Amino acid sequence: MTSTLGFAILAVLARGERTGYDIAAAMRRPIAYFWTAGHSQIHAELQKLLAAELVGYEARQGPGPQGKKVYHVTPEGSLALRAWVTEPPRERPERDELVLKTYASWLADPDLIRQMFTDQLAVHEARLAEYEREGELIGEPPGFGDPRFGNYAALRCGLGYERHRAEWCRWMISQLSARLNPSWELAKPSES
Amino acid sequence: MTSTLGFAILAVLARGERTGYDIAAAMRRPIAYFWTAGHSQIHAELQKLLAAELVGYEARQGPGPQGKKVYHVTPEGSLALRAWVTEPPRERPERDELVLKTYASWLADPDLIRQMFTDQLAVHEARLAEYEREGELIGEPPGFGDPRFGNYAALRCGLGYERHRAEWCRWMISQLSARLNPSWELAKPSES
DNA sequence: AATCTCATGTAAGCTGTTACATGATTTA
DNA sequence: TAAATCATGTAACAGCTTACATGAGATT
Repeated sequence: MTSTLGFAILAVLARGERTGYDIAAAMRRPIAYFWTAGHSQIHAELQKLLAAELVGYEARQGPGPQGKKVYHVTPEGSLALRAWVTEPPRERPERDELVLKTYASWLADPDLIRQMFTDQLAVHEARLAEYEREGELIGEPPGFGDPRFGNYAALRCGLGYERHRAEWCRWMISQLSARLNPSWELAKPSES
Repeated sequence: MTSTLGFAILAVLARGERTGYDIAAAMRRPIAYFWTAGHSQIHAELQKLLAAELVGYEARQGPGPQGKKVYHVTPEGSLALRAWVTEPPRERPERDELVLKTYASWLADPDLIRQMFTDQLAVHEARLAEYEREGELIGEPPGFGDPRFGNYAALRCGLGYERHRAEWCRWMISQLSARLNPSWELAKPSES
């Protein structure tokens, strides 16, 4: 009934009360490395969660025309979240534009494709470095019951994903270089 | 202007003329491992591509109330596709329900989570085995200009992705087992 | 005769993005 | 006093899913 976004919000609120603005700020860059949402989406969803009584709020004075609302998870919300967590994830179809481009890459200029993958590799290497820094901040694996276990486990997935991506980019670049410069192989006398 | 789906369709048609039904059949299970679409979406998009003169069709007699339409890429369509391929991919935000669940997993019963990851691991291992079989069918790397290069490169991405996923699942399961059974470590006298 | 596959389309609804709209509080 | 940040919402649109609708040809 409640959408995945609703549970994403509950997952954030389960770590402590927040305003809609706070949640939106957290989800602007992906929460758990793999979920984003805009503020307009979040305010709308909070109203649905409120109607379903999975969250409540306390009005406080603050900036803005309407003051601010500090949201928290209700006992029902906590139950719903707990139940959702262990339900098998409904798989939403993967859609990846870069792989689609790759599928059609045989039509295009290999030089331009190599450039595209070089750029892409830089993105993944930068993210990888960032994730590794975040990993060092967490330090040793937190235990269950500790919210930071969630962060840590999600980070692990992010690290693996970026490594896989970077590796694929490097493979593509090597393929493209090898084909573009067949002389490269001959210029190196060390290879069999 | 044309949507990504439009280019996905062009990428399929670039390999040979197809009916809308054929394209839908191909995209029901992900094309290039990372793009899906339903038939209703495809018929609608084909009409847009037709209006933009990126594809054309030949009406032929066949089953169904309206006969069948065999689509092909026009020269303009081919140019548009070629140009799109090397444009930097606009990154659509990653959304992954399993990682989101993981982020909230500290709230739930570790036993149930371990089960969820065991199931998930089986899915990835099955896909991995399937992809490996497909890789053997392709044989040695096709060269540029060969449409099969696209398939091969996309398959490489799929393989890497499934391996990364399977590895992460295994890591999660090991984390959960270690925490659930602290006696496990003590029962094995070989470890330091 | 019934069922499956081939074949094309429309409509309703949900999710997500972008733009519009307002205004108080804090900082430079 | 000007700008950035905090704060909440609405509206229009694009993309995708699900259900509805029809019917010919091939197979069982």
